[in-house]
Amino acid sequence: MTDGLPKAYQPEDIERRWYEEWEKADLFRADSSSAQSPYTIVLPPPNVTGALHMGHALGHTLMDALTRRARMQGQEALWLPGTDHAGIATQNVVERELKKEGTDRHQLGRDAFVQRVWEWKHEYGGRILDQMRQLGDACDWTRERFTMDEGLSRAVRAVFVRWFDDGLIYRGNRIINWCPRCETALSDIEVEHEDVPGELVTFRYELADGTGSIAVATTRMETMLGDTGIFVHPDDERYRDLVGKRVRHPFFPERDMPIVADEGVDLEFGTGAVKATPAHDPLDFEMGERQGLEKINIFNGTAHVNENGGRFQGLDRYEARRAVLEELDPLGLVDAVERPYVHSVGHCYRCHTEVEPWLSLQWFVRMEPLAKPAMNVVREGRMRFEPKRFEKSYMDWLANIRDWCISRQIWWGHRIPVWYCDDCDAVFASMEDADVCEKCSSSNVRQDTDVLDTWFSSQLWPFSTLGWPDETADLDFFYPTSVMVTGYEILYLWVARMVMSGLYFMKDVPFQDVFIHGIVRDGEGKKMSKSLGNVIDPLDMISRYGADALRFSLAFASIPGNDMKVSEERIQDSRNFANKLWNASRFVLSSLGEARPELPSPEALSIEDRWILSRLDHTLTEVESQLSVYNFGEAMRDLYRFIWSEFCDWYIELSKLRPEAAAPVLVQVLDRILRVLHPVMPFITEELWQRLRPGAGSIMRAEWPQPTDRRDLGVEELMERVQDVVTSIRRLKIEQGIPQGKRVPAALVAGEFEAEMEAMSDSIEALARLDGLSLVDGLPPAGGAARSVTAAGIEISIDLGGLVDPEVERKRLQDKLAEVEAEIRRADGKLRNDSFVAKAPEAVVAKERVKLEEHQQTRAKLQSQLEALGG
RNA sequence: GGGCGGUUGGCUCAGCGGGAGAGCGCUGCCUUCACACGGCAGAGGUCACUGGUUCGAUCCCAGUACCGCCCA
Repeated sequence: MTDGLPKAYQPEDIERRWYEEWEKADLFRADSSSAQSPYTIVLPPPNVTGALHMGHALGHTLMDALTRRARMQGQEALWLPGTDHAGIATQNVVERELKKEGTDRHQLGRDAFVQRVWEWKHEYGGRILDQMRQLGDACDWTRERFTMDEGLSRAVRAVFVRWFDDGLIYRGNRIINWCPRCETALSDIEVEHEDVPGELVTFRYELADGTGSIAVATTRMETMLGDTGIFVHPDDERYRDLVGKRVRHPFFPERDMPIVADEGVDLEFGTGAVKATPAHDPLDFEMGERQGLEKINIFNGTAHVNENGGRFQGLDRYEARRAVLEELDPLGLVDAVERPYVHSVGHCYRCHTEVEPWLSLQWFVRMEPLAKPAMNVVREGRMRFEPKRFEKSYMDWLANIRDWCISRQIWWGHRIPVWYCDDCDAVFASMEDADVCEKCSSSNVRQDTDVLDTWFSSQLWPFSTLGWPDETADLDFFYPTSVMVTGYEILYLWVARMVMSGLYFMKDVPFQDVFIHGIVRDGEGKKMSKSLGNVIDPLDMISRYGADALRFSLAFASIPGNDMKVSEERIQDSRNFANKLWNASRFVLSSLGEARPELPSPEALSIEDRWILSRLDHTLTEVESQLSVYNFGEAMRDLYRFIWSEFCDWYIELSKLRPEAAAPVLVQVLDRILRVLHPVMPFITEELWQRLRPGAGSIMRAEWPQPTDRRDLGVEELMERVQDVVTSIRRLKIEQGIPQGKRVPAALVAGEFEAEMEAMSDSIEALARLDGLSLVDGLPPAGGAARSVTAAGIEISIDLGGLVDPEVERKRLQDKLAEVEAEIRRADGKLRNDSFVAKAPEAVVAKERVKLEEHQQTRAKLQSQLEALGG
C-alpha cells in the first residue's frame, strides 16, 4: 500500500492527475435543483488579456478553500468562473499587434477590428483559465461566462435601456478624464493620482484698461491658451477693486476676459487669483458655468493643440507648455517659475499616460438615487464587510458619489444601445438594434458609436452570470451569492456598483458578505510590478514547489484586510510543511498495513491518546471559528502547529512504543487532518486520502470534520508536565556533553504528580532515552548526577556516573534560581500591594498566590540542589 | 488637505487589560528504523515615543514621530 510513496513529496504528477480526475468525475458542478442550501461565489472575472499573478493566486486560493469547505459541509456550492472583456486593455493588446504588422485599427475599420479582437480572444483568452486549473480551482466550468457573450450582452442592454427609460442615464457635455493615448474618456475612479515633479509658473495678465496687471499661478502653462477670464474670491480684499474689469490675453488680444468673483476660489493657493480655463479644468468648468464664461477647447483627442491655439497649433501638451512659457517670458509677464513643484497628477489606470481633463459629450449614470439603497443595506445589516473597517470607506464614497461616465471612445465593448434619428432628432435606447426611428419611423437612424465602460457589464456579474434578465433556476437558487472575495482596490470600482445594480434589478444584495483581502507584496513590502522586476510568478512557484505549497503560503500569510509579503522562502517553508505531512502519513500508513481500526471506547484510550484527541478537538474548533471570519492565516497557523509540533513531534513518537494500540488514533487524527487541510491543500490531501481511505471516494465530498467533545484540559496539563520533564532531561544531557542517544538512569521527585509520572514513565524513558526511570521521595546526594526542576516543580536527576561538570551544573542552577527569584519578587510585589488585593478579581489574586507558592517551592529545591553541589 | 492602517526578537508576522508568542534565520549537537524539504536543545525583545485612565497597560484613551494605502 505505501510502497508507491516516495520519500519526499513530489507534487507534479499528483496535481495534474487529480485535477483531471475531479473534472472527469464532475465534482465541481453545482445543481440548482439541489435540496441542500446554496453556497455561491462568483469569481471576480480576470481580464481576458491577463495572466495569473500572485493577487489572483491569493484570491483564488481563498475562494477555492471557501467553496471546497462549503461543499464538505454539505452545501450546494457553486464557484462560478469567467473572464472580463477588459475594453481598453484588450483593445490595446490587439492594437499593438496591428502596429507590428504596420497597420492600425482605423485602416482596418471597426467591424474588421472587432472581428480581429474576437479572434485574439479565442486564441489567447483562455490562458488564465488553464492557469486556474493548475492552481487547483474547483470552479464549475460548465457555467463559465464572459462579459461579452450573448447572454451577458443582453443583460447589459436590458440594464441600459431600463436606466435610460427611468431617467438614470443621460448625455452631457462635461469635463471628463481623457486619456490622450487610449483616446477615450475614463471615469473618475479609473484615474490614478500620483505625485510628480512639475513646475508652478506665476504670470500676469495685463488689465485691458492699462491700469495694471493681475498675477495667477498654474502648473499647466499651456492651458492659458484656453483661458477666458480670471476668478477671485468675493471676500478677497486684494482684488475687490478689480472685479468687473477685463484683462488682455497676450496671444489673443481680441478675447473677452472678465475678472469675476466666485466662492469656489481657494484664497490660499498661489496669488489667490485663478486663471479660468472652463474647458480644461473641472473646477473652472463649474465656476465658468455659474459665471457664464466662454469655454474654449484647445486640444484635440491626442492632446495636441488645435486650431484654437493659434500659432501653437500642432504642438503636443508638453511642447506647448514650454513654448508658451518661452514666449511669455520676453514679454515680462512671467513673475516666477518654481521648479520642481511636486503635485498630484492623474494617470490612466490602463496605460499610465497623464490624463487630460477635457470637455466632451459623454454618457453618464446618475448615481445618487442608486447610492442611497446601497448604503441602507449596510446600515440594516443585510450586507456585512470583513474586516468591518472597510464599511466606512464604502459608505463615505457612496455619500459623496459623483455621476459615472460610462461612454468610452473605443471599439471593443458593448456598443451603446442608443439611436439618433436624423429626421426628427429623437434619441432613444432599444433592446433590439433599431432600423427605424421609434418616434417618426424614419429609417434615417444611426447608432451611437461609443461603447460602454467595461465596469458597466462587470457590475452585473453576480446576476448576469446566473442568467438574468431571464428568470432562471440558477438565479432563483444561487442569488444572492454568499460572499464576494476581493481586494480593497476595487471596492469602489466594482463592489459598490454591483450592490447598486443588484439592488435595482434583483431587489436584493448581490452578496451577503464582502471579504476584503490585502495586496500581495514582495519581500520588501513593495507592490509587485513588472516594471520593478519584483514579480514572483505563481506558475513558476507551482512548478517548483507545488500548487498546495503556494496555496498554503498565501492562506498562511492572509490576515483579513492586511497586505502581505510573499517571498520564495515562505513558499519553500510551505513545501517543507507539505513534505512533513507527506512523511507523517507515510509513517502512519506503513504502520497500519491494511487495517483501519476504529477508535475504541474512551476508557480504553491511553493518556497520550486522550491528549492528542483533545488537541485535535481544540484545533478543529479554533480553525472553524477563524474561518468563519475569513481569518485564514490564523487557521493555517493553528493547523501547522498542531500537525508539526504536536502530532508529529510528540504523538507519532509516542505511538512507536505501542503501534497496535495507537493505530486507531493515528487513523482518526490523520483522517481529520487531511479533511480539514483539504480546502487549502487539495492535491496532497486527496492523494493521501485515497491511501488512507481507499474506496471512500474523493475527499472533496468527505464530511467536514467537527470537534467531538473530547477536549480534556486535565490531560493537556498532564502532557505539558511530561513534555517539560522530557525536554529538561534532554537539555541536561546536552549541557553535560552526553550524546543524546546515550541511555542513562534518571530519577524524579514528582510529589503530587507521582502517579501520572509513573503512568508515563515508559514514554518518558523512551523520549528522553533513559536507562530506567525511578520515582523517589527525595534525591540522593548529587555525586555524578545532573539535576533540574521543571516548571511544575518536579525534580529531575540523571545519573551520569561522575561525568558531571559541576561548573555547568552550578551555572544552570544559578540562572534558574535568578529567574525564579525574579518571579517571586514580581508576584510578591503584587500581593503586597493592598489595592491589587482589594480591587483585582479574586481569581487573579488567587492565581498570583498559587504562583508565588510554587515559585517559592521551586526556589527551595534549587537551593538544596546547589548545596548538594557543594556550592 | 481628509480618512484608514501599521510601528512587537535579525526577517515576516500573530497576540491585544493580569506571568512577551510563532515561523524563518541564527548557535550547538545529531546521517536515531516517517521526514536532513529532517530531529533535539538553545540564544535573542525596556512590544516606536510622550502623557493619561487603571490595583495593573504591549493591549484602552490623547498626542508626537516615522512608514504605507485610499480619497480630494
